[in-house]
Amino acid sequence: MKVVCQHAIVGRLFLPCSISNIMGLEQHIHQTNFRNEYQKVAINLIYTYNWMYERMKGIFDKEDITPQQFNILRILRGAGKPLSTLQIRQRMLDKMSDTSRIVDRLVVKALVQKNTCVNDKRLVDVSIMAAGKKLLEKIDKYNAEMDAIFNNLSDTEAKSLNKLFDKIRDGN
Amino acid sequence: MKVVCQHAIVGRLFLPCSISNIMGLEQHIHQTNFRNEYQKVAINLIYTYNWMYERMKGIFDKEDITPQQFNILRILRGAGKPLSTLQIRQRMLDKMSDTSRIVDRLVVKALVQKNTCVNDKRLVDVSIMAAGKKLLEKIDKYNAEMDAIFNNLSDTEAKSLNKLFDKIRDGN
DNA sequence: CTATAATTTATGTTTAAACATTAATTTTAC
DNA sequence: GTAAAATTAATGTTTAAACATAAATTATAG
Repeated sequence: MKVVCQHAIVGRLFLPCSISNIMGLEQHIHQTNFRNEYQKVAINLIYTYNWMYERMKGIFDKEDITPQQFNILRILRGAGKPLSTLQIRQRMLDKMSDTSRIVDRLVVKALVQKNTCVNDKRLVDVSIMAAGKKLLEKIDKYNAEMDAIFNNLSDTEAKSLNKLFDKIRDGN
Repeated sequence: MKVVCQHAIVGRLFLPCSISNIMGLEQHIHQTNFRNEYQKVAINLIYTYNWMYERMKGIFDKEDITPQQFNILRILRGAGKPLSTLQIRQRMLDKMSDTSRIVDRLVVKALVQKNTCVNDKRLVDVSIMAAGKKLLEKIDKYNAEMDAIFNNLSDTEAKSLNKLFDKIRDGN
């Protein structure tokens, strides 16, 4: 579940993000009936996303890290070598994310290092430091807790859900 | 689909909203295999949420309004009477959203009005103005476009999806 | 080789989330 | 009735999204 970490809460997205400034589904149900089943999917998607995000964030808060900062750390560990700001951003898949500034916050926390690339002085090699690796290992221990967020679903139900998710975005 | 509007993008929610600083599912699939089906649900939830959010935001951008600002306008129209900042926030269901400041931005745009409540001077009556109602009517016309985001699903599939969403959060 | 284009990072701005704190007002407990 | 508690809105701070622009460097075209 570490993946959830790669959020943007939410800002945006709705954001989220807030990731979470969304009306509760119950409240919606209470309030009005839905225009159709698709509108309900939209609301349920927002609401469930925020519901999950809150739980994920609770886990990250324990280690004093934001989901975005975690995501960058995870990408750097996964790469196994220094990455440029652009490479990090591409792996985050957010077109215009504030990678520079998030990396700078990780530098302040001494979790990553920045060095100008010798072959191309435009680039900055960002590498994870020992403290960053240690933090990630600590967070790895919450994997079971993160998976448990979806414990209400059976494995079969989770599979069905994943198929439906894929179908929504199919061909887009 | 107007409901989607009530997001937080994002913020960031994840977010944001983003809400959209999340790795793409394809990229994840390409990169590693999942720990289990639950981890895949988490990633799919984030990814699909951001996918939808981008499309919704495209619609709101046409009318130069943010999802959060739209959400407050919608709540005020739905109430049919002035609401206090707290009442608005409760209907947004986000515990600590920045309702004051979002309302102030709507005041600057002359879409809503603020008046100190006569019965309780602590309260502020926020009411939607004519320009705000006109804007909402304009946005109502995008409902079909918003529903079309989920056109890849049949009605039956949308119903299954909604049941699974509800089950995830069941008893929590 | 030099001028132009492209690339990359850094920085600026607005909006907002998520926290905390303060100030004004009202409620309550004595 | 007054002091303490509670409520509400406003404001402050950090983080980040989503845009834009600038500055440094490299690549390309002539």
